[in-house]
Amino acid sequence: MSKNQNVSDYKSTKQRNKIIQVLQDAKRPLTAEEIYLLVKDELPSVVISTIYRNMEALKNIIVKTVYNDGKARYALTKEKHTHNLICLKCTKIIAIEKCPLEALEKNLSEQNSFEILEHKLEIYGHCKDCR
Amino acid sequence: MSKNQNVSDYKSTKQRNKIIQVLQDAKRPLTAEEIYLLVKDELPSVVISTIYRNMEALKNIIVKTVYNDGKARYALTKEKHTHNLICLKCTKIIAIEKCPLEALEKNLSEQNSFEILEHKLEIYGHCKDCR
DNA sequence: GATGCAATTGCAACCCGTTTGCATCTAATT
DNA sequence: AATTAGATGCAAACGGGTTGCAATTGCATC
Repeated sequence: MSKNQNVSDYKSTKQRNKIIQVLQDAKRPLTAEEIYLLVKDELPSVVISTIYRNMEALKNIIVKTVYNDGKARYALTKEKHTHNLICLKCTKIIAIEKCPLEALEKNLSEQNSFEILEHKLEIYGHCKDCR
Repeated sequence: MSKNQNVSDYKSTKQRNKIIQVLQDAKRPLTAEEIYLLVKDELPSVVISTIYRNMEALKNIIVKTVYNDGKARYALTKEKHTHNLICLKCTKIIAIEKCPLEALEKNLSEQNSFEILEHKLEIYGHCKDCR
């Protein structure tokens, strides 16, 4: 049994460790397939359902966001969460470090009697190179 | 041929007209299936692919947003766009009329040399009744 | 009103991201 | 080393959305 009830008794497997490493190295949220391909470089026998099952198993430390293309992106939860500028031409993704909503959440929450737990913001447009 | 190249030569069909009416009456963005069921009340022979094809045909006047449940929601483009507070317990959706990003877009755009065309913001949490 | 024709629809099959059942394997404890 | 619950690989299934095709319909022209 684990000493820490939050960590639970999940096992440490090569697949899981590599998945976490891939997400740590990622500069932007990744799709399941992107994670799969990166993990496969090192563990060729991995299958994509292992990725999906780990996204579920690790959900406490992962944020999932479904983009308008219908594919989910996964990223490790960080102290400072980020949002993305997504280029509609080249699909480049640029992270914005400062969350523009931070300052507004309190008001929004009070005005609507709504307890805000999380939010999803993506901004679409054209990047410098594609304008 | 049409007199107006923007309006294009789309035909006015009962299905299309009813779809638009359903969206006009809607108080929140609807899924394809919700639209389908509402249209079906009046036009029982309609099929769901007709809904999807019309979402594509009408894309100039419709905003599509994929939520984290993997389903797209559709709403008519209005002068003032809205965002939603989405309750994670009862799935109630509360519209916020004032877009909290309006004021911030200009800065964001300049700081990142990014031409902002649209954005997607959804806020998740617990509504008054579910807290 | 009849004709021509492209847009639209209904239907069924398909696509693709994601999930699941099951047998096997493996990490972690004894 | 034996035990066993959790994890993995594999293949099949699921579900939202898309597409090919033949039949229908809106609409411009006669």
